[in-house]
Amino acid sequence: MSETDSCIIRHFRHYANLTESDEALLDSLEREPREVERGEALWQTDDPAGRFCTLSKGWAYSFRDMEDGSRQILEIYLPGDVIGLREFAFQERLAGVMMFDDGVVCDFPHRRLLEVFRESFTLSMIFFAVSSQQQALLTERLVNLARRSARQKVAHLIYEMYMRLQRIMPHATRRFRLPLSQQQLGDALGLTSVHISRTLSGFREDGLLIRERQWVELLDPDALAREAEFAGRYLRDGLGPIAGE
Amino acid sequence: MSETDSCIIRHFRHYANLTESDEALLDSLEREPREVERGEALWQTDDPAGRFCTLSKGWAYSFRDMEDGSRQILEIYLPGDVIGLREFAFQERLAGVMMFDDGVVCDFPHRRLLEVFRESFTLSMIFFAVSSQQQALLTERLVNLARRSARQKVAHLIYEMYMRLQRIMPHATRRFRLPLSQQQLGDALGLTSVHISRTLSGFREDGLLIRERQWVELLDPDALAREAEFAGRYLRDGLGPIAGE
DNA sequence: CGGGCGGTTGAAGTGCATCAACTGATGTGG
DNA sequence: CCACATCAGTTGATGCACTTCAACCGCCCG
Repeated sequence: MSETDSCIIRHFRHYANLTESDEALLDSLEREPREVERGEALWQTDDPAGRFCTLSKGWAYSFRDMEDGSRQILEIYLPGDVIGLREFAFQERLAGVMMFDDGVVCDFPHRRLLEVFRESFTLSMIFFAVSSQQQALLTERLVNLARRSARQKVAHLIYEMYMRLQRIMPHATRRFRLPLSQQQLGDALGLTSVHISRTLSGFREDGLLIRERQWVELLDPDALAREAEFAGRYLRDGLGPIAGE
Repeated sequence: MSETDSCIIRHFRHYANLTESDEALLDSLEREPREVERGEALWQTDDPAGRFCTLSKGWAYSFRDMEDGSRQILEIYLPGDVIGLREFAFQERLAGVMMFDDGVVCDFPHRRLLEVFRESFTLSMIFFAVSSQQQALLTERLVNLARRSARQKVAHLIYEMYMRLQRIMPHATRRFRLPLSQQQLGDALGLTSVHISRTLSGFREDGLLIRERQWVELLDPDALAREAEFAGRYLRDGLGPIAGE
């Protein structure tokens, strides 16, 4: 049934072999797909938190609005990602979630995850691993924000998206869609949109990449990775030996 | 047996009621305590990752060393915290871990966690919740680093430690030990130790707090929280209704 | 055709870094 | 018990990466 596989099943197969019943269980989490459009909020900070969400199609992001009116983008979600894991231990949302563009999501209540825990040991582990991996992504973003120059920040974000797209798309190319405005890039990196503009112009002049509308073309991916001090291990590893159990 | 309870049991009771067998299972994770001293590394980046670690005594931190020789401190661990959850999905360490001061840790291999998953549904949930909560802490740190001024960063870190200490110590006071040098505070906040010094002097002049050796005294905790735009929900919530299942 | 949003470009300001000299505690060996 | 070395912290002068403010442009959409 490989043509009809949902994103999340393909994603989870990175970690371990799934039995048929595992796949059926996962499939049942995506029973009620819902179309959402660009700019739509899946939820806001402080909303009651009782469900997760899998992203089947489109790009999304979690964010926090600051007192001064600025916005910090925390995470960028791609198809196959599970949204809302962070709030499993909380009654209310710690951050809002919005769509970068049109897409499809599937909600399921926390309770369903507990059923999964009860019924499948493999899936329990995988969910735990996915949570770990999101933590690793956050960690990398933290290093990026705390320690790098604007050029490095932008280079790192773009290269990370390039790598993540390669994971989920069989034939990703050096030219890909990146549906973030310069304002949103700034919100993700703690920079102003003005400075994003200047930085991207710099990259173009240096022959590193070309940004046009919602598209990016990497002219020299390796140089970009070097510029960003990109160490991609946090994206690569799977469960490894444990998966055999 | 409340006097002999280990840190981790007390910590986990925040989330749900533990049965005797749950407690015995947890206790078995702390069977081999090991003394570690100030500055000792529990592991380094790229070491093979096959075990977790509970911190029974002392303060620890995870960090990443950058190419330019600077160091970013990612997380600060207090007694009762579980270290290394992030690398459950990885073969190698993504960050080093070091002790701020002398302490005691207990190692256990990933395999033991899987046994816990198999044997206790409650503990599975709690470990998942702990992982979520660490993610929430990381998120808050990210916002802090990306969006706030040096004054706010320092204020936020100190106030967060104040809150976390209150959680784990019955009688925490406004004056508490904070075993980080100004260099290390800088490493955690992406600032130079020089600027940390100036910022702390500023707080002293403003009557907010006094820093002396390894100690901090909060003269006006509320003002400090306001200065930091501290919103502490990410520390407070437990599992809530789910715990009843 | 007009209005608005996303992006570009320039000039001026600033928060923090950098460099460097100095102080005061702590520890060590003669 | 003092001379000396070391390390954490303080303070001042200078520099710069990024911000802020503002004007302007081009594209898309009603």
